[in-house]
Amino acid sequence: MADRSTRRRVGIGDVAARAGVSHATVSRVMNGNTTVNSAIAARVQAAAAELKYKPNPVGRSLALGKTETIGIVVPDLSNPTFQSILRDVSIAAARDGYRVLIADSSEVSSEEAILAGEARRRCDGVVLCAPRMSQDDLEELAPTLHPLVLINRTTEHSSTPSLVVDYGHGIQQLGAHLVELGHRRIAYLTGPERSASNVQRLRGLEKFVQDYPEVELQFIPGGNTYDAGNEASDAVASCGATGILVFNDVAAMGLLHGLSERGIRVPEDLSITGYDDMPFARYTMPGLTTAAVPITQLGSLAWRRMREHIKQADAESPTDHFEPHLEIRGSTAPPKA
Amino acid sequence: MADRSTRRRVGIGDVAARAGVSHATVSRVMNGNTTVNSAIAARVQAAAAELKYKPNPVGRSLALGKTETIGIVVPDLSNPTFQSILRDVSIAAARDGYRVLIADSSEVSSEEAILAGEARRRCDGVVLCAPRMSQDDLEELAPTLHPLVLINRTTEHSSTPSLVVDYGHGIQQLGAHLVELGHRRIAYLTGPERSASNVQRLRGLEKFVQDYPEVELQFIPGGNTYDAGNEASDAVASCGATGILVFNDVAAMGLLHGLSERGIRVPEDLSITGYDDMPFARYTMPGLTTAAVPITQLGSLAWRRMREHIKQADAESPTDHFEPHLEIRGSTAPPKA
DNA sequence: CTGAAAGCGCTAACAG
DNA sequence: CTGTTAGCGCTTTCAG
Repeated sequence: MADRSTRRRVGIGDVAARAGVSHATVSRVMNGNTTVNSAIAARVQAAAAELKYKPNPVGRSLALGKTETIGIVVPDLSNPTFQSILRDVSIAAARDGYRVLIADSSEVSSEEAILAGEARRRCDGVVLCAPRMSQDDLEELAPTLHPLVLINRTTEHSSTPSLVVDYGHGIQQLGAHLVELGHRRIAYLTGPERSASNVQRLRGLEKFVQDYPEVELQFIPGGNTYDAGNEASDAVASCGATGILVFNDVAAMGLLHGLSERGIRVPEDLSITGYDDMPFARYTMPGLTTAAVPITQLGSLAWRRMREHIKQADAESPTDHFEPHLEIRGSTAPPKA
Repeated sequence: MADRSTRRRVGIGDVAARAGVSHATVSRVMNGNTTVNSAIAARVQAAAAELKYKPNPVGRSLALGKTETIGIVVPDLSNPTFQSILRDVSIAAARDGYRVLIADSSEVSSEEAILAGEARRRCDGVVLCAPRMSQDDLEELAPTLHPLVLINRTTEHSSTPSLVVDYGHGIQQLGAHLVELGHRRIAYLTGPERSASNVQRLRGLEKFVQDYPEVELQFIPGGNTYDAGNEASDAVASCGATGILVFNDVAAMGLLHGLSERGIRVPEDLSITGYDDMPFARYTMPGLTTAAVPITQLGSLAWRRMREHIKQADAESPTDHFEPHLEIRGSTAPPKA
């Protein structure tokens, strides 16, 4: 039983009493049911206003079987990519009167299923953002979450819409751009191993070397943080490549700093590319050539798919593809003669 | 009535039936009530496991009068400061089994009260982060939100703990640092007008000019974004000052880029300081001298205060102060002779 | 130690 | 058009 405050919050019964009607009528008025006599409705509105009555959403949720809340689980809230997705989803959902509950798995893949399940029980649906779990685990989990929207992963489960950024294509474009500038010795500074988007970049690079057999491609272990990029500076400086494809803009910025400290000029001595076109990418020095991910559309589309499935359980479940496009700035140029 | 799925989720009744006991007993077992006969308890556990039963949190919340969720309302989720607070609060809360619901007011101060109220109704408490609303509005709102924790604002209301960063002190330190280097003509590139933390910096600067009457201080309109900093480049370049205090690291980075494009060297021609010591601040070129805000402690302390008030309505409500400390990097140096 | 029953705050059939 | 009543899924008194 609930009784934790000295005097209870004002409930539907208080309004009913004050307006001299039943709860049911108050409920009808609060929900804009027009079949209520307007005089009575006015009386109820007045009573509600005087008491500053607001319906208790928990009671409402229990009765309606919906919470008007969605959950979003991300691998790491400190990652700008996920921050930006979170923000866009949240804004899109808010426009339709929905809220978002967040869950951060801290990159622990075994937590993802638990967090997603919990979120699902409290919410009308969940968006799983770039989950790190294995494909098998994902296939098993997806059906239990139903209104589920997947970002940067796909599943066999027929009623799960996916939104995927074609990271492979973006990195191919960046590579091609370097080749056109005249680079032949190229290195890829890798991202986190568990990241599906890193794997996609690697696949894209396989195609890239097929398309340009004259290119000599090597791989340098990196990461997705400023520090990781910075720490790779020595390895990059000594690898012999003239063009470096970096996993993302964050790592690229760290690398840029480290190279500058070592007296290596970009783009004169070395060309650098980032990935994502984060807000700061145009303000590094020099500005970063990068692949822009249309991330704003992504958040709002994720919400749209979610809303469709909330409204209608068997709504369509397409896989939406997002194509990054090249954003050429000052960090790339022809190699030294 | 709720009936939107073809077959309902498994509820407490299903487990009870399967184990041949009453709902009450299942409830007791699920809540670890030890007064249950262990044989029966085992039977219930088994039944629950077979059916993959998980208690419905909405029903639970209604009965218990608590949701184990807190709300956090921020002015703008794209602001790195708030992202970082959100993340830290969320991680701290998660450790105690609480979740967080987010609300972004999009810098619209009139939305704050509404969002906070809604969040409060669905949650056990709310964290109001740097609200833009007037002091009067805040005083009126605070008592209605009770378990309320305020970040970067304070209120008269006796049972509202506050966490405030002493932005004024930090900017004084930055100013003093410039003076020690020999700067006398200094400019402050301002932040958003409605931002309390900008106001605090302005107050700190008042004291700063009192302490150093030899300093000539001017103000240049800025903002809190990369673009705002960048757009202020011309104004900064022509203002005659030799040291620029920028509202935060983000704007400082934008400015750095703009100055570089105009051939102005930092720190040789102009010294620049940021504020916040965001993760990228050490990787701008040159690295930013800035005031580091101990923001991680802030998030976990905010949660601790919140938890205290959830557990005990009349818990203490101190105002916790956070002192920024100087972080000196390459963007400041003595002025040109 | 267990079950029956009431109640959390609300919505929605169903009568009237 | 309005009130009565049942019920959403769970917890907790209160008897037994």
